[in-house]
Amino acid sequence: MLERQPRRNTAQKRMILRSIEQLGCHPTAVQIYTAVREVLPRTSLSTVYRNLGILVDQGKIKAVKGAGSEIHYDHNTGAHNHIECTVCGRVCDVHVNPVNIDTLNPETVSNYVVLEVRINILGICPECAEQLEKEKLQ
Amino acid sequence: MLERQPRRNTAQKRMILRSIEQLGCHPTAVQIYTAVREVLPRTSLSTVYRNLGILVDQGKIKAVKGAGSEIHYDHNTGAHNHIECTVCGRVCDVHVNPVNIDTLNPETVSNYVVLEVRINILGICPECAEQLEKEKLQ
DNA sequence: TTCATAATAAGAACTATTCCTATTATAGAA
DNA sequence: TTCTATAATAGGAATAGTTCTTATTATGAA
Repeated sequence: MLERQPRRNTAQKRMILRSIEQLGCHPTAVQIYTAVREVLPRTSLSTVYRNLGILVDQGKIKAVKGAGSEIHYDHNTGAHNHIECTVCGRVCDVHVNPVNIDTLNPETVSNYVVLEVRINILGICPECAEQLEKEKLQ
Repeated sequence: MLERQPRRNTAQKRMILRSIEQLGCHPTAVQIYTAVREVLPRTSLSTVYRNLGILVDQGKIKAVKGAGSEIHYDHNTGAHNHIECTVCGRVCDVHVNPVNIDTLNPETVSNYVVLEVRINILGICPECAEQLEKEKLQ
């Protein structure tokens, strides 16, 4: 959490952050790795993972877990919610009314100290819904 | 999803389901494995995983993903929400008002076909909060 | 320009889960 | 009850995603 080490500004770190911003819809480590390697072809997957960890620690990106086993990375660090396509697995931002933590009754939340309320919507994205419709007609 | 094969009623399968019910707070596969082995000491982890998959397919239990990397298993198959302790990792049921899918505006959910809305609360359970308080005083 | 060391590439190690296969034991038939 | 086909098992190998290790490279302060 606390930041003390000097951090060098490397080409890989810059490209990793830029890729997350440009890819949109919360890419996975491998998707970021693939994008970064188009510009810096010798970049290793471990460098991607290490920098993703640093960027999360610095609060510059957020790690998002979906229904699948991969971690997705999000450059929007504000409070917001996610929608995930159960067919293609993509994770995107979605704007439903957030739950205000202060309105939660301590007893209904089992006397926990509430830190965060996450709303995750599962559904089928328009592209996958269209594709499924086509397949059904055949 | 659809069930056609005959299913044998084995001691392992019965103990796995009973362990999930008795352990409470959504145990992981290894926690279930440990509990089952106290009664059936030769049970293997692959048997636990295979039966968990069958029980999920049959709709008898639900798989729940938390902030950690392990999958948790829940014998409450109705619609409800979860609260997770960020210190000890335990996942439990919690009763906050569920979001009614029909009230979601198609545009706000990016024109997805919405299947499910999951609310996950992250916090610190009373036991861990107390422990942290003790450590602070030392 | 030099130099200490942060960051890197490459791949080994790790963790949770799934898959494979010879063996065991369930449940329907005799 | 005994027999038998095969579903389910134990044990361990394989896999996927992530983290760790180490020799090498390159950043940035002096």
